[in-house]
Amino acid sequence: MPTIHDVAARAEVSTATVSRVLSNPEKVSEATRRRVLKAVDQLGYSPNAAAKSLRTLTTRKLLVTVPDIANPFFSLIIQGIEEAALREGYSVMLGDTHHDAQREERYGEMLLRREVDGLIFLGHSMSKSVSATMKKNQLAPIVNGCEYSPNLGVPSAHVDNEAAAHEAMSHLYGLGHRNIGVLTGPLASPLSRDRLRGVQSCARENGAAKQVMVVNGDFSIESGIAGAARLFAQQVPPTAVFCFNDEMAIGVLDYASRVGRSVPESLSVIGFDDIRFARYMRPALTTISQPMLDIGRETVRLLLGVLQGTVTTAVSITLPHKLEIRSSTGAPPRPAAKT
Amino acid sequence: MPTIHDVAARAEVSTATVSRVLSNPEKVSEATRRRVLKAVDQLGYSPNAAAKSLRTLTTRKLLVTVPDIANPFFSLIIQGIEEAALREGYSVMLGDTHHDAQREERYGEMLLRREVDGLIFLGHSMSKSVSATMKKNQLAPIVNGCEYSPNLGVPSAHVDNEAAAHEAMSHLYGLGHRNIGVLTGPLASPLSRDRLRGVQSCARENGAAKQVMVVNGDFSIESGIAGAARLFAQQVPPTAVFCFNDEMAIGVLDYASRVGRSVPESLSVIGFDDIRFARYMRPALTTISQPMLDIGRETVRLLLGVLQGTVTTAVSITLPHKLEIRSSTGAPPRPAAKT
DNA sequence: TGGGCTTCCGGAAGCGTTCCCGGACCCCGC
DNA sequence: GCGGGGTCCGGGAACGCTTCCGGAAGCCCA
Repeated sequence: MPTIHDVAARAEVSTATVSRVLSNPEKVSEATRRRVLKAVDQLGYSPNAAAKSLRTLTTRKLLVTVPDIANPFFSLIIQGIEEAALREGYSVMLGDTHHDAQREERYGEMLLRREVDGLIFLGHSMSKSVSATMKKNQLAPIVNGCEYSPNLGVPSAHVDNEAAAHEAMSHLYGLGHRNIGVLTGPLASPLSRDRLRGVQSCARENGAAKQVMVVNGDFSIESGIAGAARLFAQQVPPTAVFCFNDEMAIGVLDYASRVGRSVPESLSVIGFDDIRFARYMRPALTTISQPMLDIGRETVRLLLGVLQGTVTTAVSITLPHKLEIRSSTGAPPRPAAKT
Repeated sequence: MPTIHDVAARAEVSTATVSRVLSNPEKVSEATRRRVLKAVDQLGYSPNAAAKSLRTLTTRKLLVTVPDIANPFFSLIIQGIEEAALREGYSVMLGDTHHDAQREERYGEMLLRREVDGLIFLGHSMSKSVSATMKKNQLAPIVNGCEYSPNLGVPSAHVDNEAAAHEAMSHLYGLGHRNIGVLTGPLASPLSRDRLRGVQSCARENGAAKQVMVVNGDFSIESGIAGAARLFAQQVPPTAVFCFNDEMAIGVLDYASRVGRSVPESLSVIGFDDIRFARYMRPALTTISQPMLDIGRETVRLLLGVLQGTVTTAVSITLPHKLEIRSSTGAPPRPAAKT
């Protein structure tokens, strides 16, 4: 593997010149530049990243941690991140935390070791120790995607979860539903709490605060199935259920079809995220769509901003969501049982 | 950010000793070790990755390139890779190539720059120049997942695509179908060609070689829809279609429901991969399941093998697949039109 | 012709590690 | 008491690059 010295020798220049040709071509004369480039080419030289990084204290790598990379919601965000990062000359490292604190720590450490220039974490949890160490005096190169938690003190890009949840519920009430089941994500996450707030305010406005039944899920299809089972076991089962993500909604759909409740005739289901498969469910899933690619792009814009010093406070970017009405929601089977 | 010198100073030892404590603790006395560890702790020191990498010529990073990270098939493989890599102390970098040669080149270069120790590429395409440069004399630290292409000369982990496709077709013929449509992936990939070979051999064995209608897709849902449209426009439309992945099958399902062909009564559909959503389609998708996590794990095992010199030839690991019969396949509507 | 400015290039330090080599010290047995 | 062996530790070079600084050369204009 050739080094810069080999190139310098072959081109009969100093290593300084080779370095210049490669990173500040305009500072070297046409003739030498050509000579150097030719040598680079002949030797198949490419600069050693570690040496460069050691010298410049920069890696041009971004770390993205995510609770579950197999979730299509996250993988689309990652795609947006990757695309935006590449465009700016950064490459991305990926960490799947499974919501495991130890893994979060481990990935967080990569920032301290300077293995990466910055960190984007999707979901709510991040390594405590790392953020503590980092933000000694100023904003650490850490941003969040999807959630908004002002007390974390990191910039983030996300939709207005409270408003979106309000909208989803409003759709259901508008259709005539009174007894609505809600399948949340883990309540540890601000995202779930924000959405729950939207749910409750909407319920109050519709004078139906008592009739919402809240069940906790964990965003998996399986927990959607389990949640549906719990909801349907109530003495007054809901005529509609609002799930905090599409996968749980898929679980509910599955459960409903297995127990013979047709959707939307006897049960309405609404999801959240609008993953790619939502519209291909039968019935097609009504859901709140999030601009995943944009969330991804926006997080890298923020991160590069703090890296360059143009972002100096924990700004929070709100991206637009949209209620996507498809076929899984409709009027309740008959006038609601109670007022 | 403290360096090894700071630690050495505080612990009143040399940097050599600090280094030893951190990587060969047994070579240093109990007392000093404790002193050093205490200093490390107090300073919050963590070794600079670039410096270490420069010195040791190793990064403990693996690069994974994938044609489309938003595809659940790939994201599960990636999850397997990430898990296995982490267990061995490696972290993973991710590159989404979109099948774009330029991007492939760019990611491939990371190997040359020694930004990563090895490369796992999913799908069929890899940077030519890179592989050329690398394998001067011995096996390059490059392995493949999903495909098997002996002429590439890299180790790989995959299912027996030919046999699996044969099995899928066999299932359809067994059900009584004669006119079968096949929706392939890009024929540039050996994977598609392997499966096509399985399709054709099975068709011949059933004396129906002439009745298979092959249409090319690109593994997207949209191309599944388009492919279905072409298939149904034939003068003798197929009574069953075999798609080379589940997403295209989902597209076919969608098209069928829109044109009022019920599945499986009037059309059978079979997919490939068994992505997580396949079983939640309505009707639930019959498909060939692949062990995605294992494919991922196996590729890192192979890669670490060549890194350690225990894998010295382009071995090819075949993992088991399984025909998953669900509700999207059934007998054809009536005795086939022609023999 | 000569002085100052610009352009282009080379020398060399330094980034933070690892690890080879050798020195100091201790212990033990003769 | 002394040599041999073992254990611990420190000095310092090396990894491959970037960049500061200064020198050489060329140019222009007075």
